[in-house]
Amino acid sequence: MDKYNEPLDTIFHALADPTRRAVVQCLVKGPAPVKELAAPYNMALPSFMKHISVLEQAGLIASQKQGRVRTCTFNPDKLAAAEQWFEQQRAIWASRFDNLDNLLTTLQGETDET
Amino acid sequence: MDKYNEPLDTIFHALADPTRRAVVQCLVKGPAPVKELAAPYNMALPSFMKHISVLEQAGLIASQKQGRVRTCTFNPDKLAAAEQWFEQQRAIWASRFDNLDNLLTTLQGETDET
DNA sequence: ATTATACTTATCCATACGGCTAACTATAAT
DNA sequence: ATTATAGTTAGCCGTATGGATAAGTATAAT
Repeated sequence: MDKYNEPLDTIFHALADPTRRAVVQCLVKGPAPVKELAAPYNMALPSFMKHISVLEQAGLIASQKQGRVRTCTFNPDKLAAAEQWFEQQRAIWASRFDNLDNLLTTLQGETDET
Repeated sequence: MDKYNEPLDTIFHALADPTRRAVVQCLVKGPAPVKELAAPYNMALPSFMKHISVLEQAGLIASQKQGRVRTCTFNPDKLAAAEQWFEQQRAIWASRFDNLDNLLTTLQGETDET
């Protein structure tokens, strides 16, 4: 059964790793070649390349080879897609008190809310 | 080596699964018992409970047992923490053109930007 | 007192993940 | 022409993940 069929699956999975988040955090500042991105990590290149592939397949970054150097660039679209999901949840959460029934039900369990 | 030491690791990993995202999406509307949350999924209860545990250990939800029923509630703090990471990246990405050097460097590769 | 409900605990299983090394390819650099 | 650089390809390995079943526990319902 095809896991990661939904885009959000791949995106969140890609971001669930500290190395990969750091790579994104580096690429939002501007494009960079793989070698440069890999430098800070005490990791074999093939291992690092897997992270790059995961990010690329998630659509969070793109890459192109020129000569023997592969340069990676950040792609803002997919990050925005993930952010949207958060906004959705926050919107629903914020609208909890829209009707009185919800309010009363909720207040039975909690007293400290923003 | 302790993976998932950083909160964001656990949070994003928790959200990388469609079932777990759906549970969150359900709980933002209000608290619900495990049985009710599990109903839509054709999944054995122990399997489903694992998802609940993952969400709870990530801090995205909380749960308490009353009688034989365990009721789950959404916790907005951790979701906000994750959202912050996105905002950070977006901020850095938006400030790419702050100095001319970056602008010129970047324009070499791209021509269509928002 | 018995039975049904709502989990819980304990295993088990196949696959995915994150790391590695070794060997290969292709492009600079000398 | 040789050598160094920057990836790439192909395996291997231990652990984690997402699912399952089977049996147990504690609480409500009858």
